[in-house]
Amino acid sequence: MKLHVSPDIFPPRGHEAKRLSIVDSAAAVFCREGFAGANIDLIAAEAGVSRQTIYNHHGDKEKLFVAVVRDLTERCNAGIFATIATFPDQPGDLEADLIGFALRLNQNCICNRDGKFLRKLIQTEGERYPELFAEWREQGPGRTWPAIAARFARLAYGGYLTIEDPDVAARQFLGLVNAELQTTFMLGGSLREDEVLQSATNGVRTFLRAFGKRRSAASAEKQSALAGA
Amino acid sequence: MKLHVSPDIFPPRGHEAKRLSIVDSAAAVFCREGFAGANIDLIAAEAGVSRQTIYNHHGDKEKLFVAVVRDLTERCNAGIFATIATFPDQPGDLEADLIGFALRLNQNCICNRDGKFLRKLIQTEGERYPELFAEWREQGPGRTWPAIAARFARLAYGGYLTIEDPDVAARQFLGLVNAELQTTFMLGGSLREDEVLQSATNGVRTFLRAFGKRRSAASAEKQSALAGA
DNA sequence: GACGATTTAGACAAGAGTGTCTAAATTTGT
DNA sequence: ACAAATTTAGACACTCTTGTCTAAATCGTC
Repeated sequence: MKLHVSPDIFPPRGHEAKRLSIVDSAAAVFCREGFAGANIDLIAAEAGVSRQTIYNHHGDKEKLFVAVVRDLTERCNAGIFATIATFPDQPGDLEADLIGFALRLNQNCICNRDGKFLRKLIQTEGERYPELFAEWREQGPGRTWPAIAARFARLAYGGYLTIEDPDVAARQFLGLVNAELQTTFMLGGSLREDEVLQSATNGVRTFLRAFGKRRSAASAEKQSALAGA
Repeated sequence: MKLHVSPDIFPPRGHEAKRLSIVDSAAAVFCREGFAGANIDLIAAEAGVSRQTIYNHHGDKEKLFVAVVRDLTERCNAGIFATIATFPDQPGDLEADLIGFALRLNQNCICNRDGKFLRKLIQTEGERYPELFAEWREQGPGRTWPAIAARFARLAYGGYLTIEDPDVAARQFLGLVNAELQTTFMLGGSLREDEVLQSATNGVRTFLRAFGKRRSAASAEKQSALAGA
């Protein structure tokens, strides 16, 4: 296999910059090729670093892989919690606000580079490292789902929604909002922004039909006026 | 790596039986280890067959992989269409019938061995074989989604549902019905039957809150009586 | 500019996996 | 039971990869 690769601009400067570059490139290669197929030489080339440097930093392939997953989990979680902080607790236009939230969640946490990589690594190598991914499960869905559920409970308590089980509602919200992206997710492709918007819009509309308070005549009119989008 | 494996009972008898056994074992190993990590010797051992027989049948590793995916796609599609044929076109109890349908879909097509394997192969190796998986996309979601959408359109036309866009409704139905299984899906784990039932039940209830006709007092009563499940 | 730490290129041994080949054993059809 | 086809075990050449080692080059800092 030839290794003519264009590294990120030019060799990264500084110890920490190299560490970063290595983990980044390793994430990409582990995703593309799987753990077994990932080639340290290729990672080194893509990182713009010599192979020995990788061994200096991380010891061996397995430790490098663990570092990659830990890194991705951390960054993704940070992104998700930052986005949850923007949840519309006192919505003006509930539909528009929820669509905005769903959009931010998708664009910043699920469809971005880190999100795609983490998802793929979990899918492909999850069974090989049970403890590592149990950790992800606790730190990821185990913390983010309840956080989102709590926000929906608050909306229900505030009279904006009619919800029996906030945990179920939260999971269904996520399911609806991504309903039209599943196939693309599976193939790891990139999503156009308008596809994400479309799926979020359709998902939120259905969510509100199920859990929203009965609409007034005025908002029903507005709803159907917008329906052609 | 040691290869003391218990093959399926004892060496399979007959030419066709061997072919079957090879493809089956190959599917399992490709899923567990990824394409690069899959070991022909291991596949041979699990299939209860010598390595040379695999080369006699399939030529090389790549052709074997393609044969595996084609086989899985075909079997899964058959299962899905068989299940779609059981869609409740003239429902007695709409909620119960849709839950039953969702359950059959999940148990027979999505959570079964073939479904899990095919999903994982698409996720892990989809980008390596664009044409192969484009074919899957056309034959799979490209045919099954419209088929399901058509059934929902029929329900709407029959006055059982209020749906604007049957395609959207179909995708959302699938999203809702699997909303609670996503994490387990990602880690490739097996699902207990009651988890699948719970997710299907919750999903169908929400689906009907969004798209069902306004409930009569009687059915509203029944609904809330069942809500404690 | 000089010093210590880090990085680099390249060679290297060891191991693993693919795909081929052979001759012997086994199965299948008749 | 015989002949043809298939399967088997094992050896084999070849390639690729990991991880180590070395000596030279480069970097950061004073």
